[in-house]
Amino acid sequence: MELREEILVGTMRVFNIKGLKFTMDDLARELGISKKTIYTVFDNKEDMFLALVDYLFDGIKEEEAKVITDPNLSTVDRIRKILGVMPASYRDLDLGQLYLLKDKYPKIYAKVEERLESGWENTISLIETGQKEGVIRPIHIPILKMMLEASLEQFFRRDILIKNKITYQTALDEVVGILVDGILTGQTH
Amino acid sequence: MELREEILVGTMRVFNIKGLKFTMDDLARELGISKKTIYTVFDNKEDMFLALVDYLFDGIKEEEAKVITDPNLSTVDRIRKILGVMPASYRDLDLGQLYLLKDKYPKIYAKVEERLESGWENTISLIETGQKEGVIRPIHIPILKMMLEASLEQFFRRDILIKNKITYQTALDEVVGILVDGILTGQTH
DNA sequence: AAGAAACTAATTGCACAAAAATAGTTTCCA
DNA sequence: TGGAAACTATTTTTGTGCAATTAGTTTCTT
Repeated sequence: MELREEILVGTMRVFNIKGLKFTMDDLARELGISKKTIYTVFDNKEDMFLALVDYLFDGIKEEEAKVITDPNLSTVDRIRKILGVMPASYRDLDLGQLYLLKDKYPKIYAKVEERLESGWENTISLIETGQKEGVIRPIHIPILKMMLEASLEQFFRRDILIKNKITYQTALDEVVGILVDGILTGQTH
Repeated sequence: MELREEILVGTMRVFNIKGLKFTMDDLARELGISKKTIYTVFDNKEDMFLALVDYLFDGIKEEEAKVITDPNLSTVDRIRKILGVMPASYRDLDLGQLYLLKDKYPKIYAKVEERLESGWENTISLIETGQKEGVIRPIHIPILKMMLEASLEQFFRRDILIKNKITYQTALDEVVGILVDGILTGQTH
């Protein structure tokens, strides 16, 4: 793995441990390299953060592309899978936490918002396809979107999963399952 | 309406206008009575708040009882209706806002938490009945609970409804619709 | 009995300064 | 070339005194 990517992955780790208040010294220590080396790759902390956001979302887009182009899947299967792609990446980095950067790093916040928003384009067009095919009910897509996003947030904010001894993957599958079955028309059963 | 109830209802109004930082002077002005009169009914602000929480949740319990005892409803119909009862009361008072009282009024916060938690007893036992009847899938109930609660929070936190020109009732119906259909077994279709 | 208004003790918000932490640079060394 | 550590300018945090606000009480009035 190239240095640039190692730094980004290390940033995720240190972000998940220390929260958004990690220092560049923390990161250097975590990576076992000196700050000097970090600054040979990135001009400053903000640029590094921005690169991290792109890195994360590019990974998501890649996974989505796989789902969309897989010829063996029906539209409903595609929706079921694609609804799990972005949430799965939450395991690497709690994107919701990035919202807390609003004040200190408005640029990063804006980028996260923009990419979270545009990240739904593929999903939305899949759902619209499903609606045209008649397999998906005519629901308000923003509400569905909100339900998924809100549920994910809760996984991290509260300790529901721990309390109920449910793994993240199980919970995610169940949420997606409920949502997908909830938007199907009867005819597929 | 008796004085006690008038004060509680007035507190809701003033709470919704001024937020949780309303003063007792605000409340007295809103009610058109003097603080003295308020203090003849309640010993202090905290007690009044606690009484308000009980008042609200007792109202919810009452509505729930109607749904549960209605002999004309199937279990699924009951679930569909009961899932709308608590959310409907959010229109009177944003219970989510009460969470912000955590620091200043920990007692009230604890009471809200406790009643929000125990407020699910009826719903949970209905869902369990549905599962025994075989009309509801064997899902993790805490996850369903979390999905509904998280969605409601979002209605207030973000301006999704306004942006998409959806009324609260429409959105609520849609959320409940998706959740209920999402937990049904196939056999009811 | 209840409202209006004044009153007080306590709490809160705020300005501002001192102290601590940190981003980014530089020096030295292997 | 890159790590360790020292360094500095800036930012963030913390503490404090002062002014404003407010919960709860009291007094006076109708």
